Amino acid sequence: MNKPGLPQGTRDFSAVVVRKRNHIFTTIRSVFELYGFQPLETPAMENLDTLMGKYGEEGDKLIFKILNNGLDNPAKEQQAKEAFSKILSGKSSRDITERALRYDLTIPFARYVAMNFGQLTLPFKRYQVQPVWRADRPQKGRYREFYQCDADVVGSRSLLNEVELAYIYSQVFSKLRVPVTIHINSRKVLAALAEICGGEDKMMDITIAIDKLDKIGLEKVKEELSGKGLNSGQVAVIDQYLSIGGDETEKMTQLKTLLGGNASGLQGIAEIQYVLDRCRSLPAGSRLQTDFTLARGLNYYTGIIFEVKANGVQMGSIGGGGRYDDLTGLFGVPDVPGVGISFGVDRIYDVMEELQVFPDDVAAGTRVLFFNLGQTESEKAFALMQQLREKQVACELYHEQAKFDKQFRYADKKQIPFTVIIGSKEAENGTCVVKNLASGEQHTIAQAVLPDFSFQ
RNA sequence: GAGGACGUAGCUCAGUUGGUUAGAGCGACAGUUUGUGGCACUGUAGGUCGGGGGUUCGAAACCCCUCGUUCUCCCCA
Repeated sequence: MNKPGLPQGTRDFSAVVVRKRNHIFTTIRSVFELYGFQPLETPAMENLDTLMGKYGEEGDKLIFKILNNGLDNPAKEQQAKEAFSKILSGKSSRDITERALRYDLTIPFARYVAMNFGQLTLPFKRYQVQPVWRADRPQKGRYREFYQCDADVVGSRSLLNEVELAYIYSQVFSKLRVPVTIHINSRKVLAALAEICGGEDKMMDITIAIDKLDKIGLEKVKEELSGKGLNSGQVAVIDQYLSIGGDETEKMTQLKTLLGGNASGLQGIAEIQYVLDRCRSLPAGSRLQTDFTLARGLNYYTGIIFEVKANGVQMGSIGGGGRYDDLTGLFGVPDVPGVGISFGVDRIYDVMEELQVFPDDVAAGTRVLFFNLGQTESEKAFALMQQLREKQVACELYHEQAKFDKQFRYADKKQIPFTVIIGSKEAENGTCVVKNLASGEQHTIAQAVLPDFSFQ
């Protein structure tokens, strides 16, 4: 017998972890609902065509493909062999694989919007909390199966959406008791910078280089830019751009000086200013600030971009998002703009562990353990237990008659805070003993009033 | 896709230049005379030393291959 194991990069979640994760999920969901977003769920698998070509060349390689069934059908042996040789030469073949696990939630959402465009009330606001799969090599904080929590608005160009999304971030993290800073920038500002420094076609290179700033440092970024063909004057402009500092007013002034001559730049600056002005009263614990070094790796963003970092914790971003144009164009429905955000649950979990901000009652399981002290005793206990369950109190009856020692230890191990003891004496005179395991206090009360006992 | 580190009991790990029957702590289970737990004491179970091959009189240890885990880079959440 081989030892059982898990596929690389996947995890089991035990009770305590599931409860803590659910606390994060339900908090996020409740805030999404509060802002008028509706839930959407899509299948774990999509047609391969839907996913291929949407995430760049690297992304295609990281999609988990599903082997077709029936490949062993003798009648189709020749076809299967030809298809497989196509696979060997690096192309995918519909005769071998025509479905794949979803890689993110955005493309399935775009597919859904395109398929149902006629029926949707615009602007369409949906949220989605589901696992996604990537055939990436796992490493610290990175898995092959992980959850994404996305909220998107499509069919609206209004910047009010950006403002609301910033408030959602703020409200969620306030509820989770995680102090955060929401960084914002605009792809239009970055586009303007690219136009000034070597043209639009350099935008990708510049974006990627800037995105690495906090990882590799200013000098390395400049080196990388020179390597991509920017001359020293152009690198100097980017150096100047990355050095913008001071309070928000000063930063915006410097940005205007640098990029104000560019139409795209002006627009980006105006949009950032709008969001800044309308996010003055974010819930306590979070702040919004411009960060012109923010770039975001994904290339479909076109307007405001966000990234959220926990204050005082050494950890990458715990959320990100931004505005995109024409997400559904790939699926035949052009001109549908949108803006969305995403929460990184696994990192949020780690941050909350580090800050120790999970509420104590998150781990609450069984509240009361009924001792099993014999046939007739346990029958009484069972009947009483059912009454408590009716009152929404989580109970268990010990599974067999056993010594006190054993039953107490079971309660200890499962961190059950109360026991109810009904032995022969109690069974006879209609009472029961309620014991608080933490304090050791115990009371004898009538069985009739047990259902009204508050196990606090 | 490239490169490092590590695989010994359920868990965390010892294990001397290669040398008897591979150990500890924690955990599990049982007991310390069946109505009050956490402690303590005693005992029991649990290992093809990741797998395969090689070197050797002798391998957990040395060599090769393989599988797995983990970390870094690329990319991302």
